[in-house]
Amino acid sequence: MGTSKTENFGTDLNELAAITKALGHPARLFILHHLIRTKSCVCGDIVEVLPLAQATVSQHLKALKEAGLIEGEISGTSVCYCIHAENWMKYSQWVNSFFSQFDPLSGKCC
Amino acid sequence: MGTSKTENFGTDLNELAAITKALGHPARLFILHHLIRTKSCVCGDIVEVLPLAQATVSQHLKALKEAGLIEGEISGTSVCYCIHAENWMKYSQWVNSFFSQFDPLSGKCC
DNA sequence: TTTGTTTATCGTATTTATACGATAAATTTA
DNA sequence: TAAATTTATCGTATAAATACGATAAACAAA
Repeated sequence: MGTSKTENFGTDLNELAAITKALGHPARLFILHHLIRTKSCVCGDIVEVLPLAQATVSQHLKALKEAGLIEGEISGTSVCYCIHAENWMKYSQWVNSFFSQFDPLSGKCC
Repeated sequence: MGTSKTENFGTDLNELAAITKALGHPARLFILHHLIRTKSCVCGDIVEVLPLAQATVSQHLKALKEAGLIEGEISGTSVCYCIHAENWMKYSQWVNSFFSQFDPLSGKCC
């Protein structure tokens, strides 16, 4: 991509965009959904469930981790990834607030 | 980017990812916020408010339109962009449902 | 120690995204 | 009709994202 001029839109929108960007790929949504729905949070288990190479899954996990959506805990040779509960609720609120700004009853603008 | 294997994750996650992807850029969030907060929905007004070239803004508007987040109505030589009310509420629900799948009281998985 | 297991990272090829200037297309105005 | 206005699109340069194989790193097990 080109240089996204992220410095010009305010901190709030930049942070929100970082979250929605991390959510903007089906594989990452699938991983999150998997972590929530099942108890298999070990990296290897996730790799088995996805039609992607281990390296690719690891990259997606890294992206989710950097966005604060998940956290990883090392357990021997394996790593257990979980939803970052605190951030999850915070982000949920942020996204919900963004959508809620719009009032559907306000009528069309033009 | 590489070929995102979007064919393997189910229709729902693909559709949701398309929406969050469109929301994954601060300029586009800014545009949406602007459309909601002000009454200036004309393309030219948006260009003036953003630190981006007209062509770039037009591209972002196209992305938002293709995602179904906004709709454009031609009015003379100018175009008025508005939030797509129906889709907006639907998408809001989708995103909210996705976040709500996680129960913060369920405890850590490991 | 040696071997095996698991995950992260490196290197890299490819595709997409972002951005801009220039220009086309459509409508308004003079 | 001619000129001005507004927006979309084209062409293009650059950067980031996606994906993979190969390999390193860390730990467990033999």
